[in-house]
Amino acid sequence: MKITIRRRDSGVSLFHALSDETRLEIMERLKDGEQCVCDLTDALKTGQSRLSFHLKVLKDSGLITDRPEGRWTYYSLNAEALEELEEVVQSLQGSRPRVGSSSRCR
Amino acid sequence: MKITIRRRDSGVSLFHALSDETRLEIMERLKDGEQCVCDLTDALKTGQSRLSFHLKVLKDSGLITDRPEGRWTYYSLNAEALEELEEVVQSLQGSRPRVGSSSRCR
DNA sequence: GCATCATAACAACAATTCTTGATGAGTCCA
DNA sequence: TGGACTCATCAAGAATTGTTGTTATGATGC
Repeated sequence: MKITIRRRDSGVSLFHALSDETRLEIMERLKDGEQCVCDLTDALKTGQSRLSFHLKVLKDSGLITDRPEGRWTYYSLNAEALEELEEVVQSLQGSRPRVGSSSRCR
Repeated sequence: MKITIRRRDSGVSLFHALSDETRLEIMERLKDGEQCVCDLTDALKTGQSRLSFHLKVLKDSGLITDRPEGRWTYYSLNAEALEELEEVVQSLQGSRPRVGSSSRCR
């Protein structure tokens, strides 16, 4: 019995992690597969420490994972977190707005 | 031919709008249908000006729309923006990581 | 008109997040 | 062992975002 209780903060941390241009760009890059920091530094044309900061935010949110190997660290997307993200988004749409339920203010 | 060119900031503003507990709570409330500010103020037990601020962020992102009527303003979810959000999320998952494509750092 | 209510907008301050440069911990190889 | 390299972390300041109290606007009803 998996104890993977999905007790998140209902998605806030996922949304926050994606609420930045640079981080979204990183995600975009990782769609093509695992990348090491040096690749990303080149691709995004940005400072190493800045990139490292954003990678940490993404990693902390669970959206990406790292795999240190020798002196390199490879990052890749975490499918599980992306699924969770999709669930949250679907829960936002997946509802029939009760017609005529407009609360009446008097 | 619709000119609805979806030229957004690739989702950053959508994610940003949802990256806050209060705003996510607002979205949650609006799933049940249109609500006026007074309802939300009661429900979220928060100050009017704070709520107004967050409603504006959500509105600016396009996730919700407002409908002023008399002295009340009713807010509701914008299905179109939610769809767009889902598309962005799906584009993040919907990709087969090129196996063995791990860039090799030398 | 005048008082009252719902809400938006503003201003000042607080809190958080981002950037940049410096430092340090591991790794690799001669 | 020492130097070059990759990357994480930290500190300080800049920038952005959120909060709170106050004021402005427009609707309602006497």
